[in-house]
Amino acid sequence: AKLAGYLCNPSSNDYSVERLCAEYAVEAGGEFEEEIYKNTALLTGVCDTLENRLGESGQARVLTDIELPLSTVLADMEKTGFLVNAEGLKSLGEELLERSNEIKKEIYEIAGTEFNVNSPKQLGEILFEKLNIPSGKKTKNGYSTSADILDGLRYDYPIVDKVLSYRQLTKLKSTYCDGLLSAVSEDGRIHTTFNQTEARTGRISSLEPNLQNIPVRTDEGKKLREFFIARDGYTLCDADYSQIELRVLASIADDKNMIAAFNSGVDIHTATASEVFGIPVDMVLPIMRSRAKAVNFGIVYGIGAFSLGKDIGVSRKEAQMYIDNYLKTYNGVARYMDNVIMHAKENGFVTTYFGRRRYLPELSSSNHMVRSFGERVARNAPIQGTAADIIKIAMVNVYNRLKSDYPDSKLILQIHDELIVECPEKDKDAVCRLLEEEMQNAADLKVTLSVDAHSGKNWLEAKG
DNA sequence: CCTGACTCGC
DNA sequence: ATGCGAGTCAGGA
Repeated sequence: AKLAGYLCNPSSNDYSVERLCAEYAVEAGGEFEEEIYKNTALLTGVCDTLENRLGESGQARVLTDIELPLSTVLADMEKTGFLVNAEGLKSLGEELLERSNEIKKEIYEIAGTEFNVNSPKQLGEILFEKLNIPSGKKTKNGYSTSADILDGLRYDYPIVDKVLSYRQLTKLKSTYCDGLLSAVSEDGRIHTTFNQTEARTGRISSLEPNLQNIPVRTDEGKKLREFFIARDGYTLCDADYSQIELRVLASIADDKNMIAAFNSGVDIHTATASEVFGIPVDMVLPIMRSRAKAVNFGIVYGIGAFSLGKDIGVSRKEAQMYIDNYLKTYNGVARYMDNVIMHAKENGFVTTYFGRRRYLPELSSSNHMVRSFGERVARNAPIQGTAADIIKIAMVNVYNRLKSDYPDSKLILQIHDELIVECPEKDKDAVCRLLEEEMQNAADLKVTLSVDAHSGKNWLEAKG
């Protein structure tokens, strides 16, 4: 009933039977001697109603073919858990604490006073008032001290550089070393909880602890992944989709140029730069690729010229030019973006390739900001949601094949476009091939899905 | 106990 | 004024 309620309205935050009965006007008729009989009648009634609603909205198979089988897979993944090297986490935590304390002292020296560096309020006063560092006043309570503001100042002001380092180290220590250590069970493994009814696009989320946001971007953060390991005699296989959201976009927008770009085998951001700037692939400079990449990401999120400009450090005008050229190059995408909003305004919802819905009451708001948000969501939700559907289908298929062919191998984690399996060492190559095959074949799109799989004794190594 | 600010992931 | 999440800390109710 909970999963059916989620599909009927993924924007709700309460799928209790009480709440579902109220929302779908289900009442239990007649007299009941005991509470449990009444509750059973209510549950039966609300299931019937939800099933009808799903049939009417074309989501019956999303429930029966995706979410219900997936719930078994997720339960198994939670129960299995991910083995960690707790000793390693502990000693890294101690090292980080020492280093952050050193940096904290240096910050106090430059500031000429001791204060709580973790307090944005106190930090803002020190940096922008006491030390007169130029600021952009931003938040409603005072100065913004966020990384994108401080980044521009770090080379001119050593204290700013130290604050950023301090933040990085304390984040790793408190959220990851301490946070993960406190979540290690008696079996030495971390058992996350997957929430299947939280994300409005159809993604799953991970909590207590969140294993979907373990650091990977910085060298400092990457070290943590060495502590996520396979048990003795076993190996980790890690497989991830390459550019799944852009491939989904190319396919559902039926954009001939973007499809051709993917089929050419050239890196998609380089191919995009080549198209947008009208130059051969081998003339694309790193800066061009990086801007094309930012536009590719921005398009998926429904970005505007203002934010894109800020993101890549160019004027709003120049950013608008990039977007215009992009939409001229990929005119199927431009057409799709217009159509999806038109459809959403007419019907009040958008759908994924597999029929998952998201309702968008924001589109009829009189508030321009709310309405614009609704339009960005209308552009993004079918893309993000279709990618979520695809990996869910892959997970069910991988699970079933592992169960029958490699029963000692277990799916242990999903991170939106990535799956991790713990398998006997001898099976690692076969399991990598199995992952690639099932992930690639989870959906038949107009662009082939590309998957890379690697294996290793720890997560960092298995990333390849 | 809640909200805002911040930072981590895709 | 770029989509979807979660955890930690500060600060105030």
